[in-house]
Amino acid sequence: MSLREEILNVSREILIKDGFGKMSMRKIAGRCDVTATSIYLHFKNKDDLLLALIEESIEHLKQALIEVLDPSKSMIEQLEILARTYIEYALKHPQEYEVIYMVRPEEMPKYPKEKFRDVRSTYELLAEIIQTGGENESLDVKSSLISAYTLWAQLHGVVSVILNKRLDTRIPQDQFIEQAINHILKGFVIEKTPA
Amino acid sequence: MSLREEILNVSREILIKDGFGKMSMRKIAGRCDVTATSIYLHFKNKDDLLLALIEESIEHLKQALIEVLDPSKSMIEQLEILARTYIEYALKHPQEYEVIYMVRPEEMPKYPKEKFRDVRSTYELLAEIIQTGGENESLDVKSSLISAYTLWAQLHGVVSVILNKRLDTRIPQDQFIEQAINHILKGFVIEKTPA
DNA sequence: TTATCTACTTAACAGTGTTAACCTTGTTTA
DNA sequence: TAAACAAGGTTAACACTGTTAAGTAGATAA
Repeated sequence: MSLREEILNVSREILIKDGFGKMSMRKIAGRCDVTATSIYLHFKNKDDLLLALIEESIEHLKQALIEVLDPSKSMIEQLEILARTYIEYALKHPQEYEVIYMVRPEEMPKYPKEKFRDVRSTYELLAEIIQTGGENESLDVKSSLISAYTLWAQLHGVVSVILNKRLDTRIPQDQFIEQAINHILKGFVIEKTPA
Repeated sequence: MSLREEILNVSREILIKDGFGKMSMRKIAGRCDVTATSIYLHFKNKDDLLLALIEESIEHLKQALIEVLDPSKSMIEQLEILARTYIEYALKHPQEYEVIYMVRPEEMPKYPKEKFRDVRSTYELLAEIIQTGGENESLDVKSSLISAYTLWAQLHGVVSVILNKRLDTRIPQDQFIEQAINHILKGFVIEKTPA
């Protein structure tokens, strides 16, 4: 295994276990039996390393979603499955999920924006599904791309509230998730008989 | 003005202008013409100072929402206004908004959880409105508290995607917001004629 | 053999949060 | 009046942080 890979593995491990704050260059290097400066031979700086981790995390999430796709099902069913999978993945790998939203482009000015564009390819996956649904079934889809982002945003919101421990202790988490999914999906269904 | 207030003002200014990363104890102290250690006479540590800022930010957001309440309007109208106000506030004061979600309780173990409970009082404001709506009008409200959190989560998701610059450049921001609000509100309305 | 390239190291810079110990000042108490 | 005390600040230091410039050992190529 190359040192580059080892750095990625070790830093991911630290990041997931102890969070970003504890992920220091010297600590990573130490666990690779190497000096901190060696990391700079493989990554431009800490942001660069972080970005590599972000890309990996997004890829993992994307894979989790792709695995669950089933074109034989109706679009609304697929959306529900996607929603559940998204939330489930995020709650199962909270630290890894949060990496995705950890950094904003403007805070990494050194970084080419195209890197962040890759990140968006996952949205387009969603967009395709929604678009197809809009054509074939009764989904309320003005612009599939916007709808994809809307869905994504709402899912992220739900996850975010839970992960940030902002949920009231009186509310059972499962019930919250159920109701949220219910609400979110409802937004996509066309009312059969508009008043 | 007491030093404590001055510290709060200065650090908020730095936080809003340069972000959390640039907000260092020595920098804050310097602008107050004081040594860094003096801050520790008024705040337990940096987290404590941050928490004070979080509380202020939440209070601001809460005030913005309260100002816009209008019981003479229908509940669904009120929800729409609240949604718009929430998003508008967040986009107008992005740094301040993000402070609210910056820290998780578990990352501030020194901190009493009751502090974070205060934070939640704003949710309850929303919950009340939704509950009243559920009783009087056709709002789909199983549990008003859960509905409040669901609404909150979805709004935060929308804001989060925009602030994190994750929105596709092909999507006009206004259009995204409109569609998102549309989707979110739809989740609360009871279908008149269920199939 | 000499030169070059690769992968690493050492040493250092400038910055961070935080603490212990000290000093001044004004107020309270004997 | 003298002594004790507390409030609000200071200096110096510790143990970290990301990052860079310069140096070094070892393999490879001319």
